[in-house]
This record gives sequence, C-alpha cells and structure tokens, in this order.
Amino acid sequence: MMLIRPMLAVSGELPIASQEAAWAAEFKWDGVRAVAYLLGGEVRLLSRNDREVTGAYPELLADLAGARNMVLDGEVVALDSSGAPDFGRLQSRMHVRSPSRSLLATVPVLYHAFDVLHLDGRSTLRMPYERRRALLEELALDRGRVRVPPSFPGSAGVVMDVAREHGLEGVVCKRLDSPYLPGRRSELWVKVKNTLMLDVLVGGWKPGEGRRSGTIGSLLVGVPDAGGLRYVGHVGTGFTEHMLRDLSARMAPLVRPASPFAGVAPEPAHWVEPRLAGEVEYAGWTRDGVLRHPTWRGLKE
DNA sequence: ATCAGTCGTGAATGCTTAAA
DNA sequence: TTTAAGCATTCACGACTGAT
Repeated sequence: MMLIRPMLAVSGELPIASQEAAWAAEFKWDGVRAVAYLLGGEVRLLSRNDREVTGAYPELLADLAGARNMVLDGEVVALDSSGAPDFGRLQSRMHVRSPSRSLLATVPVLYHAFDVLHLDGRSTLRMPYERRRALLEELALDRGRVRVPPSFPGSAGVVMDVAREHGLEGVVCKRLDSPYLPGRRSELWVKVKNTLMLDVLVGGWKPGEGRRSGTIGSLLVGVPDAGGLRYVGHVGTGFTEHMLRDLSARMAPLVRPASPFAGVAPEPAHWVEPRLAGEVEYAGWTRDGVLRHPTWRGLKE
C-alpha cells in the first residue's frame, strides 16, 4: 500500500456569498493530523510526515479496525472538560509512544475522520469532495472514539459563526468539486481561523540567528496593567524585512539598561522604553499566561 | 540541558512551467 | 530565448513537551 500524505489547506478568508454554494465547511479541529490505514484487520496511524504514531493512541485502534480495507484522513483530538478540543492537553499525549494507563485515563483522545482516500483496494483520490464525503458517511464509522464530524455544504458563513460561539479554532472550507491532492497545500481547501487581536507595548527584543542574524529575532511584548507592564510573550513572525529595519531604527533611541517588565524578566534581551505600541494576532493564551501563536501585525500610532 | 518533534507564522530560494 | 509566475522546500521565528 502506497502511503498517502495528507492534503493541506491554505489559510485565507471565507468564500464570498456568491461563491458559498461551491464550498462545504467543516469545523477546524485543534489536534494532530493522522492518516489511518485499515488494511487486513490491521490499523496503522501515520502523522502528517508519515511518522508512525500508531502506538501513541491505543484506545483508537479497536474502534478503527473494521471489516473493509480503507485509508482515512482525520485528526486526533483531545477534549477539555467542556468538550471542546484542547491542543494543550493533546500535547501531553502526542509524544508518548506507549502511554501509561493513567495518562490514557486522564487525557482520552478521539479520532475525527473527515475524508476517505482509498476503499476496498481502489483509490478515491480523484473523486470530487462531494462524492468522497457521501462515501464516508455511508461507511457509518461512528463508533466509540471514532467520529465523522459534520460537513456543511453551502453555508460557510453560518458555520463560522457557530465555530466562534463554541470557541472552536475556525473552519476549513473545501471546494465541493475538489479532488484529494496528497501532500499538497492547495487553494481548494481554505482554513479560516478565528483569531484574536491584542494591543501591546514593545519592551525589548532578541537578536535573530541564521538568516535573521544582524537583525531582530523576536520582540518581547507586554500589556500595561495595575502592577506595571505585564509580559505576555515574544513575537517572532509576521514581519517583513522592511518592518524589521523600521523597528530597529525606532527602538535604537529607546534603549535602556534594565527590563521594563514588572516582576520576573522573561530572559536576557535588549530592553527598550515601552513606547512603541503594536498589534499582535494570536490564537489564545497558554496556561502560563503568554500568547499562543502570536504574529506581529504592525505598529499602531 | 539540549534536541527534536507537534502545532503555527512568513520569507527566501531554487526548480519547473508558462508567458512575453 | 528570456522573463515571469507558480510551486515546493528550507529556514527563520513562536509555545510546548518528551526523549536523550
């Protein structure tokens, strides 16, 4: 059996209203991608890069083992107490090759199967999404820890609203006529993320390495609160070369010897007076109160 | 303590293909 | 033939955790 690497989505915006009918929307699950190979009663799970992850998720194997040979694309997801996917919890599972009984009990996972790539010895990759989806639903895979999450044709905007209400990461829009393009990041699939914005003050910077040596690696940012400037994380992406040059020039006259952050200084860095205000896009907060997946969006005057 | 791997972002590079 | 565009790859950066 040939390995099939998962098809990837580009990030972008919702389809415009007049185009909605050509797309289906699915919820975006905040977990890890896994392709399931169900062949001759054996089940294997491989990561996005074809790494073996079967052993990490033993509780999924029995529920996946079916009579028919097939290859499924899906996402391994851990839920928080409210039932929403929680990537932070999954992180304690995803590197553990043979999880202990207690870990299995405290962080159970589900497999959300959202595509079928091969069935009964025949490839389904060239079928349009709509047909693969119908096939997937006919297979009636929902059993135990395996779910087939819903797909909503023609209503991406509404699905996004629901995702936002439930605190989900966003939606993935897929062209109804799209074939499955293994290993490709294609505009036929578009992920639309529910992102948050935060106004921050720049309190310092760390130098870059490699190609970024001689310039800024990341900015250390904070938000003012009662106790002073509260550190909220470093931002190392989102800049163009021009922005890096501009930021360096603006920070140069603001240099100061000590950290401007209240409380514990995050780590050694170059400190500046916190006078530059900027906007950061982020996906949420980590347990330690720092930004998750922050990206720089630009200075605010 | 460091490395590597999961998720994410963007930019540069190099190869292939299409257009001028 | 030369240039432009498109695509995949690589390398930066972030948080995080297990393995070594």
